[in-house]
Parts: sequence; structure tokens; C-alpha cells
Amino acid sequence: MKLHVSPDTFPPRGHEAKRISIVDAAAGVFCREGFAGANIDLIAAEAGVSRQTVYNHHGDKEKLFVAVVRDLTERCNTGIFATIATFPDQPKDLEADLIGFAVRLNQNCICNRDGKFLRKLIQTEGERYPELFAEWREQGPGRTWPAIAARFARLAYGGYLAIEDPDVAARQFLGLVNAELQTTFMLGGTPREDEVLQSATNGVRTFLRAFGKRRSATSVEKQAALASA
Amino acid sequence: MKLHVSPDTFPPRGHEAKRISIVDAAAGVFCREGFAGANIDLIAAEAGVSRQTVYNHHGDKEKLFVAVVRDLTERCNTGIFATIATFPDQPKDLEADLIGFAVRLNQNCICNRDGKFLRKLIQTEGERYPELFAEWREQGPGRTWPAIAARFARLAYGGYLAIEDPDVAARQFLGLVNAELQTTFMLGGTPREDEVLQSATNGVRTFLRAFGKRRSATSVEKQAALASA
DNA sequence: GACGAATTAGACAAGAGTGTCTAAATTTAT
DNA sequence: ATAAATTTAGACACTCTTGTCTAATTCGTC
Repeated sequence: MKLHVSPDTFPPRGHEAKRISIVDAAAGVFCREGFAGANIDLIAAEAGVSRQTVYNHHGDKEKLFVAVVRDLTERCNTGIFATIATFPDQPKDLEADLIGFAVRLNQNCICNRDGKFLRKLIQTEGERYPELFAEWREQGPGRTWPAIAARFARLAYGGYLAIEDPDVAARQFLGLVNAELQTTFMLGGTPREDEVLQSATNGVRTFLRAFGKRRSATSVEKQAALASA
Repeated sequence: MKLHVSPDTFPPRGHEAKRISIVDAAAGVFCREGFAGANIDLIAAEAGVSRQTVYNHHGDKEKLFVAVVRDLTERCNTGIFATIATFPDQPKDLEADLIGFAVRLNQNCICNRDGKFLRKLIQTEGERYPELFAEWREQGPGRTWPAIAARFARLAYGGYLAIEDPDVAARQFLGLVNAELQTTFMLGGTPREDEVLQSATNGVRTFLRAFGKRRSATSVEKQAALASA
């Protein structure tokens, strides 16, 4: 009968810590080298662990890969939902608030370590593991897109936007907001902070020209004028 | 003194044919398996050639890879410029013409074999060969983006669009038009024809809501009305 | 300090892949 | 038909990697 002091994990503390550092290191190596090029010895070294420990924890290379993808998907989802929670429901300044949201989404979910890694793995190994990435598609985009669309729908319902199809609007919003980062994303790079802001600003302005209730593009000035009235 | 009957290639005819079939097969294998996972024996088999012939033509695996990327970049550029030549300069029906252009760009440059392969190679190996893909960036996006932007600038100058920055507008146009294909592209898939059309239609409508000279979204009806007047 | 579990280093077999070499067969043009 | 060039099949050495095994060591806990 074993009653541990710490109730959250039954294997000893160092055990789980190693498991995480292995998955972390593996994510990095799989991304850099691809599945075929990834070397278990290198993963072990980067995790600060012996090769045998990698096998003890994860069985073999393929199981380790699956663990990496599941881990990244989960962490990215958490980040995205946390960011969606900051979506402006009752915006003071619609343009500024949407730009802020877009920048947060980029910085916290798309350009950060996890987002970059997951994207790369999907691109490089997506075709080789159809089932695994079908699972990702359900758990990831399948859950996050509707959540984002719902926020745009609410904004439309509140009279802030004139959109017909919230799903289309949500996808177009992200397409616009990332329009100037595509080449960088393609090459696996991380855009600078000012590039992200620039792309988001231009994207949101165009989005509001298309869907904003007020006709003019410079809604900021308009709203400032309204506020002072 | 050798005067050949066919003036275009000095090595015998079958020679060049084999070189091409090797590069073609290599493109497919590199894309499916990644650089590390690609197997020279397999490439030779798919090219219908012995392994030694691959080495005779291209030296080693890395040189073969470079040849593949250069080939794809060149062929894709050709396709893109050919499609840019069909850009509507004096549109009869702006919405329909832009949708047509977007669909052609997708079908002939982005979703075809070469486009799909090049994109995949850039995504998977871009970080490992910085110089090679810097070259791609110059020869590819570096030449095609300005050409597309110039077409939008002309359209604005002709009074068909109200855009401030043609470069931004060009990138946003493509972002919008491909907004609904992103997940498919990520996984290396090829969208169906109707999906391409749908995404293009939605994208162009939003684009014209933002940048069209006439306020309403249904510019088709408006123009019909004008024509009948 | 002592116990048990986890980790480590290192050796190991088995397999796969690259790039070279050679001698035979085939193609191409004269 | 013949000569030159190219292609082919197969063997080869070499390297690298995976996954297993074992014996020694370290770690966490009582």
C-alpha cells in the first residue's frame, strides 16, 4: 500500500521530468532533421539522457514521434483557446482590438516554439501518417476554427461587423492578417515582431474595409471624433 | 570538327532524356520521403535507370537535390509568368475576371505537380539549405510578387480599384483567395476543383468589398445595369 | 546508511544506404 | 558493320542507425 506525499503523479518526480525533456528534445530534432533524418542518439543527447532511457520511456522511434505530435497538438490548442478568450467581444476600438488579437494569436500560438514545430511536422510528415494527422485535424482546426468563427458571429450579432458567413470571415481574417508572413512561414522562419504587427495592421484594415459597419477605412479617427462629440 | 544535325543539344538525344527523367523521379521521391529518407536506388528505379547512371549524371545526392530545386523553381516561374500574362487589365466583369485569374493561378501554378513539389521541398528542407533557398527566394517570390503587384497597380490606375499599396494588395489578394485552402496545403493535399473555385469566389468578393470602386458587393448586377443604360 | 528502482555507458547484431569499381551489354553515329 | 560512348548489373567497402542486452552506477526514499 503506497500512499505518496505528492498526489498528482505516481511515478517518482524525476521520471516524468525526463519524459518531458525527451519529448521536448525529440520535437526539436524531428523538426530540424525530419523523421527519417532524426537520430535517437542525438535526441538522447539533447535531452540530457542516455539512449536506453529514451527506449525505456517511449518504446521506439515511431511511438516517440506520435507522442511528440500529440503533445504539441495539445499544448497549441491550450494556447489558442487561451488567446481566443481574449477576443474583443465589446470592442472600444474595433480596429485596435482586432489588431491586438491578431498579434497575440501570432505571437502566442503560431510563431512560438510549439506552433512552429507542430506546423513543420504537419508539413513534413503529414502525408506519411494520415491517421495521426487526421486526429490532429479533428483536435486542432476542427475545434479551434468554430471557436474563432463563433466570436466573429457574436461581433456581427452585436452590430460591429457586417458578415454573412462567420466561418468564411474567420478564415479570411487569418488569411489577411498573415498575408505578409507567408514566405517567412514557408521557409520555417520566425517573423520579427514589427513584421507581425505590420501584417496584422494591414490585414485588419482591409478586413474592416470589407466588413466594418462604418464605411471609411480610418475608423480610428472616426471613433475619436465620435468620442469627443 | 563536329557538325550535328540537331543543333540544340550536343550530348546524344537519349542522354538528356535520361537526365530529365532522373530529375523528375528524384523530385517525387524527395517530396514523399524528405532528403534524408530519399533512397537513390528508389529514384533510379522510378526513373527507369540504373543507379550508376544517376551518379554519372549528377555526382551525388546533394547535387541531385540542388538540380531538382533549380528545375522546379524555373518551371514554376515559367508557369506563374504565363498566368500573370492572363491578368485582366481591362476587365469586362471585374469580379468574374479576378476569380478566373485566381483559379488559373491555383490550378496552373500552386496545385499542379511542380508547385506542390516545390512548396513541399521549401517547407521541409528550407532550413537545411539556406543559400539554395535564398536563391529560390530571389528567383521566385522576388520576381513574381512585383509582377503581380504591378498588375494590381495598373488596375488601380485604370480606375477599377481603390488601393494605396499595390504590394500589400497583391499579398492580401492571394491570402484571401487561398484562405480556405490553408489546411489542405499544410497537409500536402490537393484541393478539389470546386474547393478552389469556392475559396477564390469568397476571396475575390471580400477583396472587392474592401477595394472595389463601387460600394456594393454585387458589382456584377451593378455593371449589368450600367451596361444596359 | 541501505534498499529498490531508475539510469547509464558501452558493446553488440542486424539492416540499410551511399558512393565506387569493374566487366559485360547496349545504344548511337559513322 | 564498326567504333565510341553510354548504360547496366552486381559486388564491394564503408558508414550510420536502430533496437537489445548487460553490468555498473546513481538517485530517491525510508
